[in-house]
Amino acid sequence: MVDYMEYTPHEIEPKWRQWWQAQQTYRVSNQSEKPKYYILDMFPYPSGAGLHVGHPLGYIASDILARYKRLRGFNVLHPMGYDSFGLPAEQYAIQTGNHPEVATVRNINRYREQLDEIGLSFDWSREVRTSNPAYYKWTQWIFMRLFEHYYDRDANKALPISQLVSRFATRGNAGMNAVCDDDTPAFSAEDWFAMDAREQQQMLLKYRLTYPGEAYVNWCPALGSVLSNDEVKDGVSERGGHPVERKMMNQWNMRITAYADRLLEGLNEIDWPESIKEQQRNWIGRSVGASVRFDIANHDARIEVFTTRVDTIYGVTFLVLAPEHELVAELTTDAQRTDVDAYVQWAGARSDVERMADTKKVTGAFTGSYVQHPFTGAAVPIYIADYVLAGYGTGAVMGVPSGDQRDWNFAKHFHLPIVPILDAQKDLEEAADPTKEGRYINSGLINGLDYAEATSLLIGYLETNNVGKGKTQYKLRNAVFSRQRYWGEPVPAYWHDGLPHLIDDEDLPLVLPAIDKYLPTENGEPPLARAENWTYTPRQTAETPVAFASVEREPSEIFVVPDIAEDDIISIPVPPYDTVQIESFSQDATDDEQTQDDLLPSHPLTLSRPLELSTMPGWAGSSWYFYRYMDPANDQAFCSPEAMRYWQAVDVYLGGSEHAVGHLLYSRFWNHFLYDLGLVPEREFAKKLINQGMIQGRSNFVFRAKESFFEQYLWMKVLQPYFEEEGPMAQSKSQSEEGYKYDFAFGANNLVIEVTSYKMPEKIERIRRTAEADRKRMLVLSTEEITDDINHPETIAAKIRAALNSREAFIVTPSRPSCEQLYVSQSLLYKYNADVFTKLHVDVSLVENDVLNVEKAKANQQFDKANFKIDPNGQFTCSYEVEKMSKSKYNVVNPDDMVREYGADCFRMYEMFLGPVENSKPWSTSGITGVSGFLRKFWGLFFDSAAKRNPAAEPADTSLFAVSDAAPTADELRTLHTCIKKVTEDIERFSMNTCVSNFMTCTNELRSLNSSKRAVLEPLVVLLAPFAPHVAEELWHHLGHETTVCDAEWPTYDEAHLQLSTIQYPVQVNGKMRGTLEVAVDTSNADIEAMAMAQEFVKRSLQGSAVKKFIVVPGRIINIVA
RNA sequence: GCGGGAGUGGCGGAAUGGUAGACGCGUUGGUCUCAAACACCAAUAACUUCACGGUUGUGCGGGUUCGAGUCCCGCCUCCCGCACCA
Repeated sequence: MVDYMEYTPHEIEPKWRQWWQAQQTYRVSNQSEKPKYYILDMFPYPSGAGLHVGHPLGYIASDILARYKRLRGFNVLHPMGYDSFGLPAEQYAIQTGNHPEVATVRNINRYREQLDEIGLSFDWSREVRTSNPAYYKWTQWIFMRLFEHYYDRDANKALPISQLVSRFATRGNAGMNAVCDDDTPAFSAEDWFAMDAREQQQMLLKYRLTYPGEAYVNWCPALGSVLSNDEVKDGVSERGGHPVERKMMNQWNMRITAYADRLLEGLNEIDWPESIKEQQRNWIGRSVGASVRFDIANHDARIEVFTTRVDTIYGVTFLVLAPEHELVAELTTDAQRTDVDAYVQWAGARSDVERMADTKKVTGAFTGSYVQHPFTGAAVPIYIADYVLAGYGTGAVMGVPSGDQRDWNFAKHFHLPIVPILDAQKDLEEAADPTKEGRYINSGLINGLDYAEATSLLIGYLETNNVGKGKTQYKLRNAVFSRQRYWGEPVPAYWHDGLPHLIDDEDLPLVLPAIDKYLPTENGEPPLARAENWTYTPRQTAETPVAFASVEREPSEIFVVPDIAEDDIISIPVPPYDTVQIESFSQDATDDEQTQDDLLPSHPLTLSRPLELSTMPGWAGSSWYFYRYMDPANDQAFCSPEAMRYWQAVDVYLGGSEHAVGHLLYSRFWNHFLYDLGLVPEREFAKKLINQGMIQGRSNFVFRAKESFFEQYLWMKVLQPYFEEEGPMAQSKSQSEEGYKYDFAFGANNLVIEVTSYKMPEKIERIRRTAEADRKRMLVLSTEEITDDINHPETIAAKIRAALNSREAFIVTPSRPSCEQLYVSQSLLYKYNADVFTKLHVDVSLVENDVLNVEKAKANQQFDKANFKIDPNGQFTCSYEVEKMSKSKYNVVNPDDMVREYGADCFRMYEMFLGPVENSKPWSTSGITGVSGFLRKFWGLFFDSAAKRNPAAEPADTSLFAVSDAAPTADELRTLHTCIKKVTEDIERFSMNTCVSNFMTCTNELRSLNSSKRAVLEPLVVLLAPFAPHVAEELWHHLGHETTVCDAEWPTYDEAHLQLSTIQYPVQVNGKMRGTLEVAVDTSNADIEAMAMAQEFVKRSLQGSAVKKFIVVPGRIINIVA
């Protein structure tokens, strides 16, 4: 036992954590007189790597806010849970044969330990896990409600399918403004009754908000599953980087497009970062324009195009269809058939990457057919080209070469006429001019008009003559909702008669079945097909009785709707799927609900049906979890209306920006839907969103070029040469005037160069021009040169050396060297690099001073497995790059070590001190000593530090707790109140880094004042409590309190204590700082002027000039204008 | 190409239109020590001056203002997102 108190985080921190737990300090009640505050972190996917130092950044920031709000008298909901369905656990299961839950639970336990260690104030009694059946019961429940509703544009909300049925029965779908599939035909009430039950249900599928349907989907063969658009980046899967192909499949979909406008409008009412809103707007991609129909000469069909520039219609000189367009084959004349077929085939074989790569090259083919211009009647040739995308609009565009550069390029290439349409257009021989200025020429109806006049006139004309209409087009696609995986929520639907049916609400949750292997079956079905008895026996279902023998399907046909002969169907009207009675917020939400039970009989059945085999995607469970925290144990509803009435919506939501168009858009979609049903209180679930920055790690790696790389282009730039060392593996680093770092080396068999950028050819052209503008010369080594030289590295070395000596950058465009000979280090290649390099990440422990320990690496088998060629000298210099922390990059830093070494409080404050929460920054521990020192100094204010210097002089039996009850001085009070003011204001604007600075400043001042008075220190402990809760709790109890500091009262500052008796005025002469002047607070301006003019430095600066103006900004500054 | 954001010491970063660089790291010098570490004290934008001081400084060029890192106009660069989206 020491005889004075030392700051020992390792002792006090666990002690208080246990105490908080025993006291249930963080338990939150749904009943309170206090105002509520809901602060939410995006819950993590519990990965096997555990929590790294990047995760807690947001958790700590939100924890500080939560603790602060609590001290300000709010009842704060601050929960945490796990997004525990996901791919890694499933892959682990495939490898080990263990149930994915095993790995999931283990990872969750590890996360929990780590989270606890940081002292976060989560109410763990409210924990949610998306993979828990009691939770996913409600995910399934929401899915079923989506199935039971359609979107009505006139009501501007989701309505029950039953209403649609009534409507169809009275007026058909004519004149109806409901969101449905594009190919939905118009029909009358008579038509509706003429349909048999199955046809009616299939029609309804075109309207339901979730539905199975044929569509082009992103199919990833490596993952054996489909992916949604936001899960695909640059043509490969976001997870794993596997190739993705477009494939027509029958899958469950979410009709998110129904909410496109509302999701767009909703952005205006929420306080989210502009970049996120922009990304969502971009993703939704609304563009307003017109659709125009072109009649095909000598053919019945018509081609519809979408355009945002209908005013340019008179400039149309050709039409272009996507090669996949359904009319291509029909329209192609015999004379053109060879050309067109070849082109279609060629275009189909091109990958997305290739297509994006050369957008400059004009390709296409003439079909031989013509359309009639709707205004002039002129014959307009129809082409096909792959710059027109099949997936956007109608897959056809009108070519206006005078106003659109792509059309212009196309016209030039195929020698098509270019017609100017505006008098303000520039020379159209050089380029297209997309201007909207000026008056129209060569434009029939609209000659002489301006843009606005022309547009409205033309749209009016299109509509009255029935050749088109004003139209709004979206980029947003309906979201594919099926995943062919095991570890996800089973879709609560079964199949019968080629139609999906919902299981009964009472049978929820539909729990994942036990299976022997977590792989797809041999004939390619999802893993759920392995389950025995994966069938459902409807309770009192109203499904159509049919002759079962004919529709019992092989499992492999599950995703296809089979054709069923009419004879097989006993035709009776089918009731809609029941709507459940739900307690509702708004009265009108239930008003129009009605079931059709009275119209349509139901037939009890006891036969089992095959259940849906696919599961839901990862984003299903995370699209509504914020409500579950409010009422986590409820088994009657996903959340009780009472709980929602109290907590409303999330006040502050914190998480990474990588979810901008995934989770954050889907959640908003589901929330809008639930709002329409009156099930949730607010349109938008999160009022304010804060994106925490990513904490990146340092990755060591080497690159290995793939064969295909050498057909591509490489741009290398070395800015300042160093040739001090010329050993077999010389390496040097430096900093050039421009501030670039580089390193390169020549080896007997190796050439290592820093690659600064890699671009496509046309990009290189641009870069070359930039470089020339910078007056830097560049050396281009031709393909031939490199090919010749690649087997003689010393020759290349000489060339490069010559280039470097003259400070030239250079471009290398090798065509076919042997790839082992070119190692490329530290590169910025990302966009295209999946095709170009294999990036071999190297474990940190294998690298010392940037040099790879090859022996260890071999022992570790890190390179054997990558078939990496090791430098013969046994040394290899590793480059590094700052990138995302990830297990696969061997660059994860866990918070555990930090907590062990410095304590949780120090770790918390250090993470905050790194900079604004929103900023991304590489992890570095330099600077943590500053925070550590601060905590010890702060602690030292409470204890007599003399004892530390000279323990012998102190009595052995005193604890030397040295806080006095004496009255504080004005200086002490000013220090305290300044700190209160700044910390309070800074937390409110979420500026945690400056809060920490303020604490440091305050502590330093108190130390120099030699202050240790209760009246000052006690409020400071409360201020510090959100940031460093453990030490605050310890000191709080030292100060004699028995209850937790978490329930203390946040101190308020008093302006009076901030006042000084004198003011130091900065004095400027002609706007330049010349000195300072100290005056009493109540000095009049005239006196200040007299005093200022008497100052030596003022006289000197004025140099005798007459003063024109004397400005005093009270309390701020003095400026003398001469 | 379109959209969003940002450019401030050696570094992370501070600055309601009012002394640019708070706070911390790093560096340098000092105290303590046999010594080292820790700790403590001091200095630290650049240039210039023996010094007092002076000059220049928030990506570049203009402007508004008594006064601009901050506001306005025109550029440059970097990062992020989207991208033959008609």
